Amino acid sequence: MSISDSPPSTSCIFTPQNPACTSSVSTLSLNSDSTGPPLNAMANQMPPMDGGFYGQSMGPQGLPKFPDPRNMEQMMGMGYLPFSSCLTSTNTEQAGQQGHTAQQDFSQFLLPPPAVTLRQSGQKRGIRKDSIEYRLRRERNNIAVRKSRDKARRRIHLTQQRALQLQDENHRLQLHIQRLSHEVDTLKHYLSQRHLQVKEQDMRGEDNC
Amino acid sequence: MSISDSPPSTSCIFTPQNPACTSSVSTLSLNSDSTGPPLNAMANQMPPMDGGFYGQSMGPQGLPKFPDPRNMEQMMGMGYLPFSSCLTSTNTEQAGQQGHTAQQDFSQFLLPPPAVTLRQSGQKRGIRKDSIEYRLRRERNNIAVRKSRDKARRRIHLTQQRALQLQDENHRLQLHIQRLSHEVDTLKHYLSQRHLQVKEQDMRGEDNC
DNA sequence: AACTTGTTGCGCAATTACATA
DNA sequence: ATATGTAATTGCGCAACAAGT
Repeated sequence: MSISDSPPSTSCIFTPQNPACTSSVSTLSLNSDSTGPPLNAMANQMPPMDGGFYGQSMGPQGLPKFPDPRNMEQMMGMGYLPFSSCLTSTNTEQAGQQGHTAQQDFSQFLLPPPAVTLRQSGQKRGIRKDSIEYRLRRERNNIAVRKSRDKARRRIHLTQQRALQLQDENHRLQLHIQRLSHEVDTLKHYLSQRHLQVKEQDMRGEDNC
Repeated sequence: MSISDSPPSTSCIFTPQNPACTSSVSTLSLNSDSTGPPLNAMANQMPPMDGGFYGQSMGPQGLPKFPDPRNMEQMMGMGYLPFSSCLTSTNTEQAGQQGHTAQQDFSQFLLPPPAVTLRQSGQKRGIRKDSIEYRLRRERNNIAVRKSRDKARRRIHLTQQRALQLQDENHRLQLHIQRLSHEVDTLKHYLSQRHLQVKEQDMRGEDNC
């Protein structure tokens, strides 16, 4: 279902603080539009289990929930960027990896990097990456993530089991049906026999009397 | 149309080398106990869908394949470090994020960091993180990862669908069974009636003659 | 509104599965 | 049978969001 997301993203991984991020290879973004996803509609048909694009990644997330339809873009001929330039992260800490920034910021082209500004936007009430507060948050999130993934794994496993069970059950039911059908046939047969018997007897009775 | 884009992305690809990994905030692990929960054993019975530990992470990976037993270490009383310190990565580049060190490396405590040594182990034939070679590898792997995850998602989705289908089918089969059972009962009833009729006739016949 | 937890895509790195020299 | 390289998997942490309080 969904389609989703798309864009590339990329991040500047290691780039922590080296101011020179500029070096990055630039963006390469192919997608021009920035409007949100109209999202698709089809959720069902999925490519033959192994599409073939995977050109590049896409944006942060943004998908509904389960379905995860990504790829749309590619299907639609959207490009993808390998990885874009850095820039986005604040300079004080090293953004762990990339910084899926919100949407396609052209800031790098439009604005001079007013450190302060960046700081602010990336900050949101004093959340420096080097603060204990930050570490606590991260650690809590990491735990949440592990928990969530475990849950997902269990769910998947459960679903698989259920499918197997159902398959089994199905088989049993089919056998049962077979048996019952057979029984019905047999009974019908007997019945017709009985019918004949009765008829014969009737005849004989008439004869006899 | 579409879909698209969004995110920002960013990335600095080659970001090279700033030496200062040390800055990382150290650990802060909150959990004092490090022993893991005795934890259950087995694969099947899974905790009520929401266990309750998730204390900390564990080593890198290393699990078989599907079952994904993780937690093993915890089960085995392995502690877990919140996130190790930088250390593991070679110093020239800064390991993007954490460094899931293999298993519990105490190296930081035991060995002085012989840069060279680290370099070697982490290197494996000249794979400096700042090399183009490295970036190419990473990029290829990133694509593979995306592909793999897509596949997984599709598989999951498929399994779910299958489960639903089977459930449906099951229902149908059950109804069919109900109908057949009813038919069998009916036929049996008729048959017994017929049986009685025949008997009565026999009696009557004897009477008459 | 502010904060916490839950989800999810992403990239990294360690492994594993395959393929090929 | 073996060394080597690439693709595929998988756990992990990060950041952006969505949900829930």
